[in-house]
Amino acid sequence: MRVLSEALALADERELDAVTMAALAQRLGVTTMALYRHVTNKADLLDGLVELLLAEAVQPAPQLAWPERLAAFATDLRATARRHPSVFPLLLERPAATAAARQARDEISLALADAGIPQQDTDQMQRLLSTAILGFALSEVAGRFDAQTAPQRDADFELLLEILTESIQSRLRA
Amino acid sequence: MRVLSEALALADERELDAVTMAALAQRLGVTTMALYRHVTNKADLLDGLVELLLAEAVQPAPQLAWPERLAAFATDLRATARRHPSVFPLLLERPAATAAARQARDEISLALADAGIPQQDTDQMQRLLSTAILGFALSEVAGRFDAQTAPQRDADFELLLEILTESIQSRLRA
DNA sequence: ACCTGAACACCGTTCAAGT
DNA sequence: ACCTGAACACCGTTCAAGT
Repeated sequence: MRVLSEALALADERELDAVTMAALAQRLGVTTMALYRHVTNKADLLDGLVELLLAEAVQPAPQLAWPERLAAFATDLRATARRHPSVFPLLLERPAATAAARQARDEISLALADAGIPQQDTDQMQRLLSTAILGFALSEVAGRFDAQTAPQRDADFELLLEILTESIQSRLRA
Repeated sequence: MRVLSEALALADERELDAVTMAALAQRLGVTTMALYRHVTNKADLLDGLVELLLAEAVQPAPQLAWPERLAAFATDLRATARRHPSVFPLLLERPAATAAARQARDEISLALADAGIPQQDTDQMQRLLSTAILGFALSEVAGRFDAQTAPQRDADFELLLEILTESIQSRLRA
């Protein structure tokens, strides 16, 4: 939907606070009130933005071994966060029960199943892994790691992946 | 400061959006404009709220073995999140360079040093651990785990601690 | 030192009316 | 079906003026 993609562009160019009904309408060359035909209210607009972000973040993954699949998922999510730093935080704050959110969970669960994690444990592990990855990506775009250099943040991300992979492997031996 | 503690109480009783300069002033029995004597603007007010939260979350820890010290830190942080669910998300979004933030980092670094992590690695590990714990606490209060029962979320939290502890131990053997 | 009145520019939202 | 004008209640903030 044009309204949503323009809202995302506006958020990227300025910041989330700049995404005002009036500013968005002006960008679309239309009056503020016209927006309420396409979106029921502002909360709905923000939900749409989150959905757009999720759809962009979760790529249909190719055939990969599970550690690479997990790394690809995390890398894609991190890249999306950096592309849309002002909208990304919304992702952690709005419980996503949408199709794209389910696809993200499935992607991790698939990696866990490939690794050989018992089916009764995959949901729990999936929640912990996705939370750790989301937390890292959010921290980075929110400026929590601004004291670190870019290469240092990359090294942190690599270590995160290493720890997550190890934690899966140790659950296989148990 | 009375202004900050009342703002926190207001956020707890209603929600963050309800913390408006007018509503806060009314609660203090004073006019809106009087607030600008105690706080330079609303952003400053929110920063003060974050600081208040951090101070509450980070308790001066007793003498504990490192796994218990780490667990105590995480448990305290999680409890603070649940006590102030609407303000807590701000903690991830405002890079905290304050005294309380430093104390939180030191608490984890101390546990890592006790565990025997080489000094050159503690900062990096500390960032990853605190990010995972913050991510969990934020997810929980933001409703990302609403599909899970309370006992299930508790079990998730225990597993998180277990994984983090394991990741420290595996770095000792390396 | 602390508080107030009046004023400003800007929010989101509704609703009847227009094409 | 889609857009607009006018209006509403509510934001944060400034500034001169009061005690």
